[in-house]
Amino acid sequence: MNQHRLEEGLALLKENRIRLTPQRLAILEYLANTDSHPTEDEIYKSLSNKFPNITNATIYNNLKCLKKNGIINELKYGEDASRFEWVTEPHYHVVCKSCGRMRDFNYPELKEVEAYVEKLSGFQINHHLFEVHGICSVCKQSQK
Amino acid sequence: MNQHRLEEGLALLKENRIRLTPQRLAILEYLANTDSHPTEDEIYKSLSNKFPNITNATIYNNLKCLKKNGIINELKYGEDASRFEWVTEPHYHVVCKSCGRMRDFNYPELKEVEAYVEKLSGFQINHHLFEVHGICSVCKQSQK
DNA sequence: CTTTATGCAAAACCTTTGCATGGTC
DNA sequence: GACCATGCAAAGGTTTTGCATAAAG
Repeated sequence: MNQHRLEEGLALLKENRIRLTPQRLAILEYLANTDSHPTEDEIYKSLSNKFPNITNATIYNNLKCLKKNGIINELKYGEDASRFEWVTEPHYHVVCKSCGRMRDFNYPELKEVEAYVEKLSGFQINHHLFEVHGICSVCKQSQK
Repeated sequence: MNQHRLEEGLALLKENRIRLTPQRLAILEYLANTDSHPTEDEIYKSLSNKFPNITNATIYNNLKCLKKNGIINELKYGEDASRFEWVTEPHYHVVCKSCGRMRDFNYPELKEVEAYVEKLSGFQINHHLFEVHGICSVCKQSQK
């Protein structure tokens, strides 16, 4: 139970006068306590027990809200649906192209490339993304 | 007119016994002669003059076919719709988060990160992606 | 009590698929 | 002539939106 994280998130919401509904809290708790980079649908399925009437729209609205308030990141870089993660220190992702699962990895931040590209292209750069694609050991196993 | 490219593509199709329809040729020509990383819809709109009855399905089918035969790459990493580019030497992309446009840039290939992550994660890595995000000069201008 | 969130339904958007017809080799 | 591609329509998956009701501060 990542209580510390959760409380930081709750504080951020309070600061920005975002109301705390039971559904929103449940989504926050779910995201604070996982490193699985869930999709909206995974969150939806997981909360359906506790909130039988919850809808995808509510989950989406909340994810958008949490993202806007700097609590979570949306990862659109994978294959189909967006995945979401708690905001932490900068890091990169390994993605399994078979099952879509993601895992974090750390590597010296490639900030120098941002500067290089900014000069080169005239773009105003504020972000970069490094992603490594392959097949995870589970999927590799089951392919045999 | 990038005749050289186009002929390579045509040769690849012939080699693999893929039929050359007028629509397919037009899509090939479009992609051989642009560096704009178009979406399916941009291609569709562009060909609608010449082929009034062409449908998105045809474009999609062809893009899938060209991708399968190693002639084009699909770039799914951006925001909404996939973008497509002619296959060339490895390179990276700068993406404008306002208009979605992409431009290529070159940088020493980060193959060593693949090896590092392979050891670290147990994934079998075969690809990586480096993308720099910002605002292009056109969008920066129009924001004022 | 004011304002925002929820749940529901509908729709938007991108992409895929089934099928009859037409075109390529 | 055999087989594949096209065009059309329909549907699938993800995400957004409008609106009445319910809940939060």
